[in-house]
Amino acid sequence: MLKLSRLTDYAAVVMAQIARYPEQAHAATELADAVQLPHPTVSKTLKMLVRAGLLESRRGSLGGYRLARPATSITTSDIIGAIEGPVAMTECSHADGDCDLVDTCGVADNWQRVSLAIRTLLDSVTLAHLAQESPLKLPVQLPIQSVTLASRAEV
Amino acid sequence: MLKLSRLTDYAAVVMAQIARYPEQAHAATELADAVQLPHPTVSKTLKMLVRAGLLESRRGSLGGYRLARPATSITTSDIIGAIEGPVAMTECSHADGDCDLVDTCGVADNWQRVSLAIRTLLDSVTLAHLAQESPLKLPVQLPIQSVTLASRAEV
DNA sequence: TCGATAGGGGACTAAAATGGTCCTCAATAG
DNA sequence: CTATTGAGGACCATTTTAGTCCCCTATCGA
Ligand code: SF4
Ligand code: SF4
Repeated sequence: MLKLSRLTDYAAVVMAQIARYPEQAHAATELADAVQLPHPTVSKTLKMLVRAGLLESRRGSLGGYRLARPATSITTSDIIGAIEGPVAMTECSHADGDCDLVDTCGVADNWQRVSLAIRTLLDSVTLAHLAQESPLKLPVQLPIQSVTLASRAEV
Repeated sequence: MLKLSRLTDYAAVVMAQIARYPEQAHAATELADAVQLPHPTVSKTLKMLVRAGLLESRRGSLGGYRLARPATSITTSDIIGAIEGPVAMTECSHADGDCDLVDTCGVADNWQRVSLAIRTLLDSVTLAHLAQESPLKLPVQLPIQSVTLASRAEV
């Protein structure tokens, strides 16, 4: 299904929640409660987000989590990357990829382009966009670049 | 990593291989040999592709597989859909989705739009594109539509 | 009609990824 | 000093994925 892992989804939900009140620090318990998810699980994703540099944490009483950067400069690929690793559709689309077929499969190059296109798209959607609560009607256009695919004239 | 399952990748490789010689029927054994993958596995993916209506099969001697439609009207989402089911980033992005948080998570709507954008992108890449053998540098731009995050589409 | 060739269906297993829990340690405020 | 809150990591159950195998059916041509 080409789908996000559930944890990644949680991460997005939690990040959005934080983004809506960026000034305050949010305790894991509080967040877990707000999004109706088990505390340990939320806690785990929060830790991952911190490690990826998307959140800052503060221990002790009055501690909690807050955004490391403004919501407008955190992208969905950042979030996905924090939980699942870099966005890459095929084995050969990321740095550590190691596929035996890379020389013979004949599609590696093009998959990589597609992968890049998706990454670009996800880069253009920020946490600020995600956190918009209601289905806004305002047509905020995301500039999704055309991505060059190797192609022959016939297209 | 938001990545395709390995079988999906195989499916693409095999489809591309068939697409390069669309006139002949290709036996599973032949294909397995061509792409250097174990025969039973290739066979399995071929069956899935047939069931999804992307390939036609013919039994008996002189039988084999061939494309059910021209390569230009088979898209990458078709292929992904055949193996993994419809492209959907989040649980709530596809028909049978069932997520308890849908009313409270606050990001469902926007994830669905992102998901739609990706689906659109994958729809615009055809098997004919994928099958191009060499990494052509010719910058033929694929018109990937800008997708508006906010516009309430006909989802 | 027979037999060789090729696909169809589906059961089965091994291995890996995922989701979720828990426990102990470290930092911080007051 | 102590209550609070995060860090880190071990651990387990479950699901998903990948891969294999067996037996059946269809088609062709001798
Ligand atoms: S595209 Fe070719 S090389 Fe890249 S992963 Fe799939 S098979 Fe391996
Ligand atoms: S986005 Fe909200 S509703 Fe959709 S799957 Fe994630 S949590 Fe459930």
